[in-house]
Amino acid sequence: MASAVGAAAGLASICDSETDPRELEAFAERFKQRRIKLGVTQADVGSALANLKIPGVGSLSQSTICRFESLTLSHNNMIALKPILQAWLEEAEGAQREKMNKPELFNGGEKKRKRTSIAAPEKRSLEAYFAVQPRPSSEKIAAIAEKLDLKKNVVRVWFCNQRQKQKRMKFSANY
DNA sequence: ATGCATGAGTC
DNA sequence: ACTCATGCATA
Repeated sequence: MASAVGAAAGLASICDSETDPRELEAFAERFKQRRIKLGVTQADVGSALANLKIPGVGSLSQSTICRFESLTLSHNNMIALKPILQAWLEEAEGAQREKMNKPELFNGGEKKRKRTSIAAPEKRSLEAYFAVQPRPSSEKIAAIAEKLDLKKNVVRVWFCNQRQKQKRMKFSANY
């Protein structure tokens, strides 16, 4: 059997639509549309996932659902979450007349995490450093931290998050 | 919607 | 120490 056609003919089996960015984008858009039509919030979807009883699948946060819808997750992450959210969507649409209440239990006085806020000037400096060297050494990070008067760990995490952003399907740029 | 952070897994 | 998936807190 002469394999003259070679790889050119075998695209069907290798390029499955499940990993196609355009398919993911289309799904994310449909998902959001239908979710809204169901009158369900992103947070609701996240907690409702636990009710699906899919092995190894628990709840997710509003943040993650939001990021899925806006494609601000990595390609792999999108692919992993798609079947789960698709399952939820079908389940929810099937039981559209059903009403599920999820009363939350409250705890008094839990320790709140504080969110560091990096000021604009420092942020601009960090971006400048990042443009030159996205992966500074530990020492370089320490130097940058000292110059900008920030905690070394804050700077380290900032670089990690910055690299992670570059790997998202879509970057957050306003046009 | 997004910024800074955590924790598990990896190299 | 990094990547990756994920989330609390907040704009």
